Amino acid sequence: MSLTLHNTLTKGKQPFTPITPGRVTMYCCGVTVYDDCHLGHARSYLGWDVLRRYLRWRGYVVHYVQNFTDVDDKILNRAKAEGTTMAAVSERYIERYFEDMRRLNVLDADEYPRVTEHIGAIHELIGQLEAKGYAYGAEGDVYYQVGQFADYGKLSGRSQSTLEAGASGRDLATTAKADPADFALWKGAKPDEPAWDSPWGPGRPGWHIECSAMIRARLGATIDIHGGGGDLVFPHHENEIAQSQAASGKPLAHCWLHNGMVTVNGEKMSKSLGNFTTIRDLLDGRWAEYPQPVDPMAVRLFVLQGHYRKPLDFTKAAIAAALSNWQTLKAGLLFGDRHGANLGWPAPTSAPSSATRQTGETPWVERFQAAMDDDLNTPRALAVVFELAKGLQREHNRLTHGGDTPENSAQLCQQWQTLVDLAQVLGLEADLMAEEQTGAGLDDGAIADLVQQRQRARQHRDFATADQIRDRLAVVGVTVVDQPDGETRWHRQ
RNA sequence: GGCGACAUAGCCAAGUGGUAAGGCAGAGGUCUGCAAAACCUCCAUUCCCCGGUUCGAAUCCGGGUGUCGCCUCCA
Repeated sequence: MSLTLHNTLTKGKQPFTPITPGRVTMYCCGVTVYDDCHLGHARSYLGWDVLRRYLRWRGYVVHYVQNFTDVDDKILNRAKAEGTTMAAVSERYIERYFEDMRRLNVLDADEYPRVTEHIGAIHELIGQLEAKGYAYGAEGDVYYQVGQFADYGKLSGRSQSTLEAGASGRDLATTAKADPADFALWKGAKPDEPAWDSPWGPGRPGWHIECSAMIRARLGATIDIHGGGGDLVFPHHENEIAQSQAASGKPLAHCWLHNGMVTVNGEKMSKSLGNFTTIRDLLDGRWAEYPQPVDPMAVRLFVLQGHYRKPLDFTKAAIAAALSNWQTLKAGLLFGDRHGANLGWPAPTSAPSSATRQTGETPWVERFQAAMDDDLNTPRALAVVFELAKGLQREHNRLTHGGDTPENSAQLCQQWQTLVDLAQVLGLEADLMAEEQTGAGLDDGAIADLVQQRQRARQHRDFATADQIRDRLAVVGVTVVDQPDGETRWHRQ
């Protein structure tokens, strides 16, 4: 059994074999830091996070690099509008990127290189391309000569003749390019713009060269996995390949992974259309479609319920369903924390984030792994997770509502540990402490008092009062359950 | 116009030649003063349409239709 991944380069699934056995180098295109991250970013980085977690669980040592593009027209425009600097804008949105991703339980990458830290490396790369005849200067700009690179178009599946024919609609009069398909490696500085000195005069890097330069600087000429959104296949990744491979003579990445696009109510979500929703708006209840706070884990679950290469449609109904799904899964994940001690289970062995495999081979684990090995089929993997969670949820409910002690405690313990381990691979983790916050404002004694009062009312058949108390408790997240024997149990939601 | 992806129950979704996983929602029942919760049971003779291959197809081939994406900044 081995991991297979869909490689955009070969347009099919292929077994994953790292260059160095046991080690994986992966790079994913990061954000341009001029605004808050949106649902598309969430989908994308959640996906790569799961890939990274899974590779670790599979026993690989993963070196994961994700860049921040901190030189760009959009950042510049924002800085101008705010009367501040590009660096200040970048810094702010980098910070907010981390806030958003950490809420979604996306693990930090190993390195976050920035364009501004790699100007030297970019110069070096452009210099090499120039020396090898792949680049030419024109009016202070430096362009990549696409016609010189025989493999151009291999990733995105387009021929050079197609590209030229498809250049219609673009205003070519203003560019100094020799060929419409050529693209900028270095852009000459315009007045009043930040610029770096270079052998070609002051200016700044073109859009694609940064990634080529940073990959080489941080990971080497050839990496195992390069990921990004499907919208980056062309031109961004095509151009990265052209730059890197022309310079090194080696393949840039063995496996190219691309995630599907996000839509909202069936419509494309994009910055240019202005219909995008930010991650924090969704989580904080500021999404018009679902104006209530959304548990980040439910978002994670929602994203993982679809395959990473397929389109993902955010709808009100889908988010609502994901929240219900998460309730079920959470009940399973917290089972051991809640009942383990009472059942005499050994101290919690739940694995911290990013840990490698905690459980042995079981049918559950085998099915989970088979699903994930098949191009990260998280929907299928989640079926296994839910089967485990459902069983535990059922036992939890029996314990909570009826006090029945499970007969198969040892087996249950194993199921719980397996569930926690597998869910962790998907980044799905529940926090008992956070759960117990529900009903804050009323301590156990106060709740017990109210339950007592309600019991007395019921005994006097004063159901109006009894129901009033029940409603009051429900508001603070406490559920009361009347037992057949007349006893009343309560628990926090 | 060029390139590509996808079409499975109310919704999300798995399935890649052997007779439709899983979740959500829903229905009925048990329990209950009642409601919520809980528990049990049920919930696609059928996989966009039309042909074809096959003993057998959601799964393969051909042709339609529809939706979406990329080709320009975008994860």
